[in-house]
Amino acid sequence: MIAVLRQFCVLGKYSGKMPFKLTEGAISALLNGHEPKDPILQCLGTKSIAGSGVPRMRLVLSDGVHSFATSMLATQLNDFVTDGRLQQNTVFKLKQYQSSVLQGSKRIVICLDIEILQTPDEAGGKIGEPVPLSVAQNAAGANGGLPNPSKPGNENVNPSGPNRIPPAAMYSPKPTGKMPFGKEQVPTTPGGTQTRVMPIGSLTPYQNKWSVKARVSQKGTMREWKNPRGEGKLFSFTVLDDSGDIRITCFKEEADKFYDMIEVGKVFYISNATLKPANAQYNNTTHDYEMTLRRDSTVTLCDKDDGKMVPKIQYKFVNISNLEQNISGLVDVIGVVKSVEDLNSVMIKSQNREAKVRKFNLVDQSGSEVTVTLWGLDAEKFDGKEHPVVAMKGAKVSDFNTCSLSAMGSTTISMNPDIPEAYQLKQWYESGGSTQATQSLTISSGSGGGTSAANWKTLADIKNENLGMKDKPDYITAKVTVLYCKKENVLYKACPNDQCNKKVIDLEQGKYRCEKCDLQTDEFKYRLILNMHVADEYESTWVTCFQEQGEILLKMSAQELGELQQTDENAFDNVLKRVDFQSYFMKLRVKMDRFNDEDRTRVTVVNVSPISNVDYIKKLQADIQKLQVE
DNA sequence: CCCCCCCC
Repeated sequence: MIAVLRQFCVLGKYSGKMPFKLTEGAISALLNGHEPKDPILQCLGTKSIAGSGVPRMRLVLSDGVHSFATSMLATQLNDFVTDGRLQQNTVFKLKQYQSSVLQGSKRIVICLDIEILQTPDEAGGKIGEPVPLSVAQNAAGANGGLPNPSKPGNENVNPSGPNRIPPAAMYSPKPTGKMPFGKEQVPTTPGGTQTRVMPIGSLTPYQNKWSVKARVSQKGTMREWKNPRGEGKLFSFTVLDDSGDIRITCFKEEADKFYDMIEVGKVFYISNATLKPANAQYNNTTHDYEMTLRRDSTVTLCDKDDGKMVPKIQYKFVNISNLEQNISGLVDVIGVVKSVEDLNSVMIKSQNREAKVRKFNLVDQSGSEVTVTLWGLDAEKFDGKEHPVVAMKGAKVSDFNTCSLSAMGSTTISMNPDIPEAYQLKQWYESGGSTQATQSLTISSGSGGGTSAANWKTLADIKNENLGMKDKPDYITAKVTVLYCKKENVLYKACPNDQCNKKVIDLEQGKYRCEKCDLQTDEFKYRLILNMHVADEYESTWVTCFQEQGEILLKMSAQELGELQQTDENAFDNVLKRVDFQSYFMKLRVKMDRFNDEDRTRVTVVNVSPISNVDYIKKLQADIQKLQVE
């Protein structure tokens, strides 16, 4: 371990000066279906290929002996070209790639992960006199991967000659690279159709006859949609093989047809589907495309699946410290569970149903911490007490409380996964990580902050911008002054059960009944509902404020206030008067609802905090800056 | 053709 570290340091220290030796023979090996590890190559040129969607970058690669012109950069690496890090004569390490054969002869190498080692200047220009190769060589390796001089019709190929394309006769229709699930080769799909089984990673919309053999790694629920363009139902799932994963969606009839059949863990042959560019915002598979099943698509269970070849889920982990750069996107994260909350229930107002919810805090070696929210079954079955390593594929980054994570239906959660990152984290955690101070990205409103991601609005904006008219509520932050806090019906008697806040029925003689819990009791707890008239410089409105925020405003617990109401009406009144004409930052939930057949906009206080001059000045400065730009 | 993921 120490030796490895030392070596690493030496490389790091001298990396700018040491000449990097290109991995001679790597190109030939690639063309012959081998997959050399971490070859060091030189880029001889880049070319942007315009397409319908994101541009694709084509690269010419060299190992100093051979060059190779059909290589592409995975689109997520396009920045390397656009910002100039990767250009003609740049030397780099090809850390991850996908090599596959198209139309039976042409090999294409997709560069998935690269590390820049030298700029063109540091490399001193083009290294060696590489000869172009485009197809596999006979007896490659026997002569160091050079074109075989004994092959008839090949006598004139000069290894150091000008740019010559080897004649097509040199192509050897030998092994064509990695098939899905290792060496097990399945040349045709069941039913006798002559369809090639292709590696998932090599699929593009430009091939018309293909089939994949893939294991289902994730399945979403059936979902209905309705929008101005139409309505219907759909479900999505993810499949993978050794070469990568891809998201598949079925709509309407296809959704019904395939829904029961698709099960996580099972292996299927899939063919005749449409490929279209994947939208990275909603899709974080490794694939550039995603699949839609059609009427003529076939999905056939592979009954010869022995269960041995289980391709690993492919992750693109983001350090917790970098999550804020991915707000509202999907990410893969891995970390150790530092703490976990109990299972909770929340009411989803828009759907009028209850959902199970659980939060936990995840830490990693970046020294950062983030709060993760799990829903439904994920929340119920989650066991985080023993500080497991948790890997999540496709978690949603939210700006709630500045930055937090939420598991979605399509998020795959793996406990203590069998991957190197997990062992490394476990070791780090056990050898000091557990006691290391961590910086949480999730700044809960209770602990002072929480306004940095605030959606600042004025009360006039509620009407002007039609806030609260959508399916989901709008959350805004406003600086408001309380004009009046209503004294009537401020308190109610609620079920004493921890999880229940329902109003109890007074049965007289000190007996109470909770309909929800089916409980008769002689106890109750006080709960607060404050109705307040608030105003800013533009507008005034009535807002409702429940228990926790009410206690903050009144600086008194609901229980104390309830007792005060019984013993000293005057003092009770004075407590409520405390808030009149006071100013606060309020986070407000704005949502239209229907009450007695009348639409009205309900405004609820979800968070209240004292005016922070620092935050307010920041907000004003941002406003001024906006004015200057416009 | 979806792209919602809830609570605060």
